Amino acid sequence: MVKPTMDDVARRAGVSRALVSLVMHESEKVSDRSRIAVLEAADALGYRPNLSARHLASKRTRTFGLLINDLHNPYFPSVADGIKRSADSHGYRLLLNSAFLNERDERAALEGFVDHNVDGVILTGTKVPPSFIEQIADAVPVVVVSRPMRSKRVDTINNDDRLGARLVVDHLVELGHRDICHLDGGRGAGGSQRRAGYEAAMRAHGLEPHVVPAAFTEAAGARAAANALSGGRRVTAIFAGNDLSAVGALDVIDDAGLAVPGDISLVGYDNTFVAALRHIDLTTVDQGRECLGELAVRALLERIEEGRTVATHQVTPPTLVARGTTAPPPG
Amino acid sequence: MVKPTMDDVARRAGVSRALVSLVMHESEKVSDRSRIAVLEAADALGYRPNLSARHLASKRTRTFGLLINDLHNPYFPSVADGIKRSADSHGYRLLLNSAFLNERDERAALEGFVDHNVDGVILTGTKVPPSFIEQIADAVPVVVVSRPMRSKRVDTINNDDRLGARLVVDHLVELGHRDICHLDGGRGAGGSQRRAGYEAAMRAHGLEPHVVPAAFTEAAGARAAANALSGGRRVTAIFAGNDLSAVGALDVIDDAGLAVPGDISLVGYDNTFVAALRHIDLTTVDQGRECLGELAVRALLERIEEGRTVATHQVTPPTLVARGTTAPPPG
DNA sequence: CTGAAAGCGCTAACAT
DNA sequence: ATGTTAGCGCTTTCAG
Repeated sequence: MVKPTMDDVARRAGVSRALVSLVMHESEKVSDRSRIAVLEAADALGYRPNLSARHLASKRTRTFGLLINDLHNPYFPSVADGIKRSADSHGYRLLLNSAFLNERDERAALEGFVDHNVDGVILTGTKVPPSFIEQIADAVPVVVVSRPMRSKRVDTINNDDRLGARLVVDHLVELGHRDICHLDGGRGAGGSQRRAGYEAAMRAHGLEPHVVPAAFTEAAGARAAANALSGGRRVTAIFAGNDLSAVGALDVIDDAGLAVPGDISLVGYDNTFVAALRHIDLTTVDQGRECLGELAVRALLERIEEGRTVATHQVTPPTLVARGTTAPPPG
Repeated sequence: MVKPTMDDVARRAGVSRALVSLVMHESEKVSDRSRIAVLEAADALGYRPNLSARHLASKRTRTFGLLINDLHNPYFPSVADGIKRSADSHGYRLLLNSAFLNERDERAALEGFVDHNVDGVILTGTKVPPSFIEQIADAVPVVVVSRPMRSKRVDTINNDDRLGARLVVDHLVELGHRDICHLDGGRGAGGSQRRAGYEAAMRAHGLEPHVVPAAFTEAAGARAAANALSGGRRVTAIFAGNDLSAVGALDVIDDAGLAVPGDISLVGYDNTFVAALRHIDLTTVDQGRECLGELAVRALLERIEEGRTVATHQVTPPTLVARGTTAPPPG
């Protein structure tokens, strides 16, 4: 079961190795006769080009490294989906890697991408420090999705998280809420922007911001909601940093015997499938995530194939998705 | 910013290339003096071994290909988690790939693994035909997780889905249900086993099986539940093939104005985080998924490092997790 | 313990 | 249109 090489194919087809290479790359300048001979030989032998050899010889891999921070957050698979579709359509394959929330693994994964000589790297929702990302960007084009960072070397694609947060606050204020608490996202993707947007919007309405530290997981949302409810300060609405922390909060609100939205309104962010479940029916913000992937791939291609060197920072507009967890405050 | 090669390091350290190679592999037979010189030179230059070159020269990649069918189903990230942890601890890296439910992409991904010369392949919840999997297994050790298949060449690690299904039926019968309908999983991971287990258990209780075709997604669960409810046949309990289809069913039951579990009991499978949400609180079956990953990696290692050649088929025991969606039937 | 040398399988000029 | 010929960066005998 030793794998046939290009030489085997060439010999069998009665041509040179270079010609086989041309055929494998669908070059135009090969006679039909040779092409067919090569294709038949390759087929008969079950030949498949060895990628390591190809990459070594060509310096191009037509591969993007995609690093996803947290596969458990349904938001990320969605953007990965868009990225994959887009990469596919441009003839690039993906090296997917997930760090499962661990920063050390993230660094290792990124270095692995470089070692593999990928042509580009897409980071989504990762926590490695910007300085490290820029270091990677010295070796290969990098685009960071869902994490704002101003950099001269790294491209970014982001939802306008500040605006999204403002939409949420406006929505709640319009319903009559004044005591709106925010469970923030810590260092999670877009967390600080959402927080800033929340604070600005609250002040714009003449309201005092009320931020409870959290993170983009269910468990963190639950803890933070518990803190918020027991904090002595009145709360009629909770704006969680993402859907996952919102459902965590939901559990705690349930346990406290409070009704949603009767006693308390709740909003998430990301519009994941969890928010859409009728049983949850969570008001949330949609990032238009499918398009993020398309933009990310395009950014990489511009650097690779068109030689762009100045960083681009793109922002997409969020939309509020009002569902059943928001209503006017009690009383 | 051209990457330094082993030659650069060797020159700078004043040694030969072979010695650098030895140092990079932490070989014992290098003098401390040389080792330090090499390490310092490598560090100063920012040297990182080129993986393509290494793989090409060595025929081993210390890499496993992991193919996940559907990243949107929260069950899979969990098993991926276990696999990653386990691979890490054995010094293997992972090439993760997801097909997002598409069979053509699955085949391409598997072929990509082979082209990359991975040392082993782990499939979870995939739909490619067994014959294709066996073909891949000719080139590299393969272990299939969460999909039973009897094969002489391919290892499998499975939860005992038949038993899991029986636990569900027993639980419902014990509560007094007799009209238990099953939304099956089609070709999804473990689908046919769960269905078979359901049918056998029903018959064992002297009950007539009632299977509605579905798949392991929310949308399919919703459609199937709608069919089940409008089918003319009495239904007091629904056993969905997995948690995702169960929440899809839940939406439909809600919409029909029926109460869970008052009017109808509902059970899922997989014990994903969605089932655990207090708002959902779904009775389900836990597969002990973390341990599946460990077993999968071990199976691969046995073939790679210990030369095992006969297939192993391991089965882990499921446990019922009774929550709030099951209760005695109405009346 | 260290160095020399022969590839691994493929690509990409350069010839013809 | 097709063949020749250098490498790509590393591993791995094999000598010394």
